[in-house]
Amino acid sequence: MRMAYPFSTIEPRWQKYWEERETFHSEEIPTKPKAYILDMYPYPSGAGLHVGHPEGYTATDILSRYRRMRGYSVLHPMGWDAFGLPAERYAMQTNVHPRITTEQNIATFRRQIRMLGLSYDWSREVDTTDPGYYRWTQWIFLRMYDSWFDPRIRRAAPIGTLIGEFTTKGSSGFPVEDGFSAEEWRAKPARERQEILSRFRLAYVAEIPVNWCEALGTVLANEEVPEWTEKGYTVERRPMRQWMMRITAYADRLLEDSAALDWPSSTLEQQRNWIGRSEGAEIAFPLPGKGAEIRVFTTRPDTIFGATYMVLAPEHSLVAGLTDPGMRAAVDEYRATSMLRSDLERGADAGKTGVFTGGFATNPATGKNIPVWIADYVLSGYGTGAIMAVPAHDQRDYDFAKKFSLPIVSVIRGGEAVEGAFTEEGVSVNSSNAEISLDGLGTEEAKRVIIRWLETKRLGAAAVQFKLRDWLFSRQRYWGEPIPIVHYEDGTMEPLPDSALPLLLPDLKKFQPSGTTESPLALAEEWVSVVDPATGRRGRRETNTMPQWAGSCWYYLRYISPRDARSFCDPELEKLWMPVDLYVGGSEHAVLHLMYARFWHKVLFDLGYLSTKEPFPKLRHQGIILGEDSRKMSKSRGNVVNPDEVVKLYGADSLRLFEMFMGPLEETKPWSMRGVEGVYRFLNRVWRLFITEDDILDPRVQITPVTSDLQTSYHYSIKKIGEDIEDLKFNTAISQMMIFVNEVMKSDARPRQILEPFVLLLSPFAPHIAEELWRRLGHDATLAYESWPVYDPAMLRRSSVEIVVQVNGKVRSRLQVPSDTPEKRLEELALADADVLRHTEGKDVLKVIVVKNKLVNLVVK
RNA sequence: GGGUAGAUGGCGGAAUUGGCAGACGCGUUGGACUUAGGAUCCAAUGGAGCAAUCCGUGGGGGUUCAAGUCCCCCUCUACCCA
Repeated sequence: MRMAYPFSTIEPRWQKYWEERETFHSEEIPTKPKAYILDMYPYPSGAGLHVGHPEGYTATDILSRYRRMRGYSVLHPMGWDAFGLPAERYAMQTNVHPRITTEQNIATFRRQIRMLGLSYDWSREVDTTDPGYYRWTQWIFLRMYDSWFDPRIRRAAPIGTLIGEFTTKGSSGFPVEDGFSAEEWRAKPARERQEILSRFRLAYVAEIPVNWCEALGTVLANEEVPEWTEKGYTVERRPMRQWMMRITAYADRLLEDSAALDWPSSTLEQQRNWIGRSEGAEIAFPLPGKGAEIRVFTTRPDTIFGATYMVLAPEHSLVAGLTDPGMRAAVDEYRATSMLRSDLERGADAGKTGVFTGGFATNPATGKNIPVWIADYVLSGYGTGAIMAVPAHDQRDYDFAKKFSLPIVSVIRGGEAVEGAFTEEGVSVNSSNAEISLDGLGTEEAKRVIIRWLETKRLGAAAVQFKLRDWLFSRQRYWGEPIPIVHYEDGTMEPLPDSALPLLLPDLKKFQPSGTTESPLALAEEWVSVVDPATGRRGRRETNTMPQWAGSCWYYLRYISPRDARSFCDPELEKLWMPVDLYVGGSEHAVLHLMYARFWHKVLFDLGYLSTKEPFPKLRHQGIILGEDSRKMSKSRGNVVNPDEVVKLYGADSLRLFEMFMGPLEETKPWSMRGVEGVYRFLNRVWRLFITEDDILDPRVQITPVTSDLQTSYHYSIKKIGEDIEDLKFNTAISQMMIFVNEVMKSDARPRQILEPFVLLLSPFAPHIAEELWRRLGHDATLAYESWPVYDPAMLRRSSVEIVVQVNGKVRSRLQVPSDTPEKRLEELALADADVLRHTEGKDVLKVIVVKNKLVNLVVK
């Protein structure tokens, strides 16, 4: 019986070697061309590593190892996104401190990741829950708090510059509702000044409607709502004071700069949709007799003549003033029910519910008074919270008009003939008044004309609208970064000085909800109450914590100078290492993480802390790995594959190799234990190429003449494997290694001059077995920094090639000829070929196509 | 409804500028070695046919000497967004 190769002794041995020698410790300052190769760091869950994790990690590991061998200074770090709800939930049930669970989970993840032989520089490991790390998360938060976005230069600037302008010039030139002079500003009480500044800060507090779940004692993100309502929890819309990040200020730049990113097109598209830039007009509809107006945003101002009614969000501030006394009860009831509905629900049955307020507004184009309704498919947070309804040309408005028997007036030619709304562009009709006519104009032209008219009448203007909302930044949770702000009894708030960071989480004994809308931190009385040492004022700490995204917004920067106590990221090193050359992670982060990280990066860039405007110029996703049954892996289906198990049975090298051999990196693909066995067999064949059954180096492994075909195959392998690694096409690189090994196996010779470099080609994929063979070939040191083999282009040419001969496009014969046989000669040979003659006999050869070294096609009739 | 990516043997997947469809692996079949084989090695393996040959890349058209690849129309699947 043949022994399988001893992976279970080899693998731990080399892992120990790499660790003890710090083989993958990267230089602090790159001395060679640099490559920053980054994985999305994991949330260390209690479930441990999943076979999905090693897919991306192996891909970046192969590239990292390859780059080192190609003479690059490589930065390849790993860390932990360790704040998060699961550890806190567990603490609520068991009172085990999240710190303890988190440490245990990290230990498991670290052990499992190390077991895969990934070449991380562990000295750079970061943990978002480490005070030495979140000190800087808090520090960045304070920079956001201390900054505003100056639209004139389209950049963030310190808030001091804005205060300076207010102090010297007042509010002129700024969109402040109640404008003020410099003197008035200076005379304002601190609290009022603070309130005005909060409308500009990048991190600010606002009263906004959120999804509040009383039973859970927390605010839920929109996408979390269905999960909990299905379980019977009540989630209500409730205005609450929340920390927000003014990401909307960066909407344009996030959009513009995305054009230059080498990212999957689907991800770019998702970001574009999320930002949702649309061009249109903002139009005022006067409220007769009220001295007020309803402002709406529309992308189709050309259809204004078809606006037969208006709809306000139930929360709109004008609703109360518009509502006719007779309608008040119905309106109030409707407002109360819509409060309980999520944005998702409200959008889902758009056009189906609503209430007439009894009030009217004037359509500025037609001059007619049109009814004003409220309906919750209009969201207060989007646009102006009000719409002009054009039922003939908008499906939701159409449904609504049908349901409530409101008039439908078609203003685009072809509209009348259509069942339902005609939402296409077209030629305007029925669209004129005494001053202006859109009739006969195409949509684009009509938009321009009507906007110009509205502008001259001071009733509207061209406007750009974004779907992107400001980022809800506070969470009513314990296990997150405390927000370093103190609220004083006089109603003002103040940031902690940088010197007071990190603001540590207090130790809690119990992890129950606070019973109010605050986080469990509110229960830590001693921690919460503060006295300002300078003035003696009493205050309370902010009890909200940051969302999990916060730590992951900048971890890639911390890796650059992970223990730096002076700055979040050393500016000199940042210039040398950034940007990230390749970022690999799951597509589930296509929008949020990647958008938030880009946003923080741009702010830090604006403030002069960074040299690059984008963090991740090149991004790739790894696909999802399904169970053997081609369904999503899940405990309940019993199809979860545990990496520990695979490593135990076949070794880490086989796991790595199979994960890469399954198919293209980004594709969704099913797991297959048989497939693992296949690559395991391949590694055994490689082993036997070098090592005999007596466990010694095969004496045949020596310099010996190599046939020209094998020579060609060897050089082609170097070319193919190198190019495929560069393109992240690991599956075809592995198949080329298999082809090469099969060819060597066929002969009895073991030519050392090609087998030894082959070990180097294999090493990024299966580093343990490669190191072991390298050692047994007589080398003392690791192969991690050996030069990648070089191929000779002249050796890629085979001495003879097979030429396919087709007659009318069908293969009829094959010719074995010397490489580069001239076209003329190929034609002669083809025409004389016996098999070909059988198909050309008695016919005329009309045309001969010859492709050198490939084929001859005879067109006959 | 919108966006993006796809559809190739029994399965995972390969296929430069359009140039031998099915590389490589799994599985299957036959054989060798063996007390044994679920190890290893050798051979075969898209379908039909004794064969010549014909048919084959989701479906239908088209361009071309030549189409998985380019163009038009359609169907279905996955993911994301509403």
